[in-house]
Amino acid sequence: MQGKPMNFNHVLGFILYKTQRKMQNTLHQQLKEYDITPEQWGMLRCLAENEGVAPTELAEIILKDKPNTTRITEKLKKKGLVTYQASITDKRSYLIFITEKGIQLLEDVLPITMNLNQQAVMGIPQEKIEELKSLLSRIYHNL
Amino acid sequence: MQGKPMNFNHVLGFILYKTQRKMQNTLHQQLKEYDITPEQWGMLRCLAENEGVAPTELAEIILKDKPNTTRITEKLKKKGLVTYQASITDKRSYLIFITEKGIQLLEDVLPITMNLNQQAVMGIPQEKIEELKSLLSRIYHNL
DNA sequence: AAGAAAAAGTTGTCATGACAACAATGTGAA
DNA sequence: TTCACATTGTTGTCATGACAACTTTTTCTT
Repeated sequence: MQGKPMNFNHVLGFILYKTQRKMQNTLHQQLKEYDITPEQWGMLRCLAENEGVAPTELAEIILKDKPNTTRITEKLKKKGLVTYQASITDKRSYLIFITEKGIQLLEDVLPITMNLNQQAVMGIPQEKIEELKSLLSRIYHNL
Repeated sequence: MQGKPMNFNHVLGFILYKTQRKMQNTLHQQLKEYDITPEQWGMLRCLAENEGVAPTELAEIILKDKPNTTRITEKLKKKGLVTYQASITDKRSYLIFITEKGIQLLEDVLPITMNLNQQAVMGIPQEKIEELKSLLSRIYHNL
């Protein structure tokens, strides 16, 4: 027995897709004036929370692959938001640090990201939001 | 008053991002043997539900912009999964139809997509899934 | 009817994601 | 110690997404 496929608009994957993209796109537009993309901002946030990580470690934290991690941190370095420091224990590697300028940018941008989050969950009770996060994480781990 | 930013792992946007990507990536791998990407598959599904739509209309349905819609349908056309038909009323436009081959592909792939969905929501009661979809849609419309 | 404005599709650019392949370096087993 | 193997980071390719600019055609205004 093979169930009839439901209308594509009601497929979980599509709802997930469109919501994620809308959220990222909204952030993208609001971050434009700071010359930073949502991905770069996320990377920077991770680097604020994890000082002096190596690319591989950073990639695991932010769930991007290594090539993309390298490319994004490279852009951050060009913008002076992070600096590299050679690793003492491994000649192949290096450590990435957020700079003062990077920290300042995160502070400047904080209201935007907080407002976006508030707007996104407007009218949804806190416990529903927690449940939403929990369900999404459950799906993540199911796969 | 400015709240302290929570750990990035607990930011809704990041949870949404990583779950969406995981789901799409899983589908991506399982569709490989059919030489089709998740986006192309989604497009094809839309075309199965909406016969003879123009690119602009299709773009609105699938929530992609027009350039991307054009490029993806172009790939589908090259693979013989859709055909174009000149529009009678508008010389600028054309209509897109799914072919027999396209319909067959969707049928072949149906078990994969259904299994993926089942696996994703494993252990989550149906009403929670509906609530999840509803909350995601709510966020979408909030933005 | 004529010109301006809007709409449809296309092309080009940059950023990201998935992925394969590669060079340089480290590690571990014999 | 030495050599196979693993690890680290990089480069290249293709698909997608956001976006701007452009051509052709249609529509609207006057």
